[in-house]
Amino acid sequence: MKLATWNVNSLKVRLPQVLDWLKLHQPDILCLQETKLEDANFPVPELQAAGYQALFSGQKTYNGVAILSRDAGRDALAEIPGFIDPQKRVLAATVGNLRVVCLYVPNGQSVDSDKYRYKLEWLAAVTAWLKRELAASPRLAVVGDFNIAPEDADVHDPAAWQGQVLVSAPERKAFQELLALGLKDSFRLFEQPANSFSWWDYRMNAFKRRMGLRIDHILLSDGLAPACLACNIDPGPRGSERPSDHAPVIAELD
DNA sequence: ATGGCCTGCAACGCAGGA
Repeated sequence: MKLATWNVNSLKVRLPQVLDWLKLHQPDILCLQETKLEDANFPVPELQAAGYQALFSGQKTYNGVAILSRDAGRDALAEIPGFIDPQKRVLAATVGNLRVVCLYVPNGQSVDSDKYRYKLEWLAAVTAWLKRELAASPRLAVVGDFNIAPEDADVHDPAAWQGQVLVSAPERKAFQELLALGLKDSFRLFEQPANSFSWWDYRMNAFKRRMGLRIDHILLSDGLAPACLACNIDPGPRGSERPSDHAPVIAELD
């Protein structure tokens, strides 16, 4: 089965691309971030016509997450338990025998900002929650836009990015603490080309110049990781007309 | 050369992204 994640930066703008991509890749599950849609405006009929059920948690203008799946998701949860947050950034659901958690981790803006402090608090709360999810669901996938490049290999110019938001030591530590719960970065289970990124700035022709970061991830529980046959980033949509600044990431599970 | 682009909202510029 195929499990994918994609920060679409507005599902309203990107719906035609998402429908094309679903048709081409036929994933069993596609998690979306930055849908930027209130739930009442979610394109349920269009996705249903394409053969996908949808669970979603959105708000006006910002954030918003969704889980599209061939088989209906159940036991949905759209909050980090005990963490009061008006921002719609998490959605968990069970699809078949898989527990899926879709995350849109806060960006953090800059390391000296309130948004950065919120990012670290948010990550701590997610980590505490996922520890319990893992205990309850050994077959767990945690996917989404993590807004963290875990290693220098995930950064086009590590020297220029040194200490900046998305690569700073506290963020990378938070990412490692997530892995320490018993999760694997599926992309790194396999040999990968150098300069594999999932996000490129809209400015400066960054995509064509291969100036990107790998910040979108598919983490698999230790119980699930052995079933992973492949993990790849699909840069195709990033090169199309009016692209999202993020590329989809796809894992193939046995 | 510290900007540059894109989206949504509501307005004719702003916040936010990363």
